[in-house]
Amino acid sequence: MSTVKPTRTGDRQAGEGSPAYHHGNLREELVEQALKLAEEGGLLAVSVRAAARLAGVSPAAPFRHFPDKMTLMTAVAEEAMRRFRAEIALALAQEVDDDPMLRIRAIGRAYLDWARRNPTHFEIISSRRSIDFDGSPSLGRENAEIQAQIEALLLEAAQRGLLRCNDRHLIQIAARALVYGLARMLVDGHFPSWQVADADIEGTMAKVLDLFVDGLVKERPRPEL
Amino acid sequence: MSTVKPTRTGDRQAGEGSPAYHHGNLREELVEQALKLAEEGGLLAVSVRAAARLAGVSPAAPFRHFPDKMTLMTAVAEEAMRRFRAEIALALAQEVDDDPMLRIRAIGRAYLDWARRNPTHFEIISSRRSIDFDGSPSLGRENAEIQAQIEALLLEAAQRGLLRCNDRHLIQIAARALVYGLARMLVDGHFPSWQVADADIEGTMAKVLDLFVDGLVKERPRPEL
DNA sequence: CAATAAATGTAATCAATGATTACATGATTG
DNA sequence: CAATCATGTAATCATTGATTACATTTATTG
Repeated sequence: MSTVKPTRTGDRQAGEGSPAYHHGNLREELVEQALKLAEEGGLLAVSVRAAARLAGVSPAAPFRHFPDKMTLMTAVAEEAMRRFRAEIALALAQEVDDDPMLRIRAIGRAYLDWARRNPTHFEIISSRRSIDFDGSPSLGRENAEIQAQIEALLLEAAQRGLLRCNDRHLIQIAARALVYGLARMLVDGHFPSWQVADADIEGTMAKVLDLFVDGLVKERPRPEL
Repeated sequence: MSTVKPTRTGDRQAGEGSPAYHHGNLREELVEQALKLAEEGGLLAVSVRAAARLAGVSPAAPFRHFPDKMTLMTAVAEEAMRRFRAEIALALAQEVDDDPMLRIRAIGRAYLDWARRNPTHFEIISSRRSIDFDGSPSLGRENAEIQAQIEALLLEAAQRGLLRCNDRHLIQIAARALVYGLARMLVDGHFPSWQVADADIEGTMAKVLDLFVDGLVKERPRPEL
């Protein structure tokens, strides 16, 4: 409509000022704009057409790169998961203590922190009915890598005789259920019912995580707090 | 809710064969049909128009009873929550043991069982961004009643010296986070990533719940298992 | 009991969205 | 250069939430 149609495709340098008939990088930009829409307006604000609008292309253009909306959302989830995973890896790398349970706690904190700061992105990677999780090698791999790290830490904890329960797989599911539940309670808006003010959510989550981890270890009470 | 107040529009007995201009009970039937749509086709299958179709009225008719879709979904959530709460109350009434932690475990099992058997209904009462939770006294009341029951049980457990941690409110949030996380993992389709077959989900959830409750109590290991 | 008001339903219509099809344009390459 | 493929547009469709004007049934009341 309003926009001129400069018939030059190239020159899409960093400036990205001049739209051309061929966008040059539409696929990635659609994912980026969808992430922005999610961040700013929640899941309901994410539509194929809105992403196309932001990218400056026609409503039909996205379907050249994604057969349907679910495939686009899967690509969005892949990028979100990449960031999620990177932040967890960073937190683990920054945890100096080598106590495996403390390292697991550090993962949990990073998990919760990311979810709190990126609620809609967390929602996107979590609702595996709205994305093709099984069809995405990247999603499966990154998810498995997080699980593998916790698994290794639990094995080490068991070898050090820290664990009260022998079924490590069960512990792992319980741990995931706890942090997932906390993150979901946040995303789904449950904390107001629990008299937890917004400012206290971070601290409450941390304390709940500590309570849970304490329940896993054998005897030694945690030194601090 | 069984009793229909027959406003005598048109002989809508059990046969319900003769549609009349005035339905007579449209509000409740819309809620019922929406619940059925959710049960059979998931959240995506629930639309105002589909409910109207099933009720045999025009697409605009529902808007005489609900100002918008969210209000309808809130009414749906109220009915689902009523059933959810009733089942939890029943399970608690049927738990003979008076050990407060076992009674809490019974609530958790009923919670998980209902969510497993009614995943979309659970999703509806859980996603408080898609319903007007704060605007519904019924939703708030029933939710608060469940919390109050657990609170009382935790108080009793504390008085009996069963609890390892003094902060009961924190324990309560942790407990809710755990069962909510498990239920959400189920609803959101996470269990396949955990090598938990569908048939094992019920047992896995029960074991995770036990693991968590065991982590809360002071010393006494559970007798069974 | 009839007139009138209120409640409740319908028809028509609108805007937004996901999706498809036919066509246009630009890029790639033999 | 010309053929071919990738990538964009325009036009269109069905579905959905929502609104408005109108119709019909029920309730109220003089």
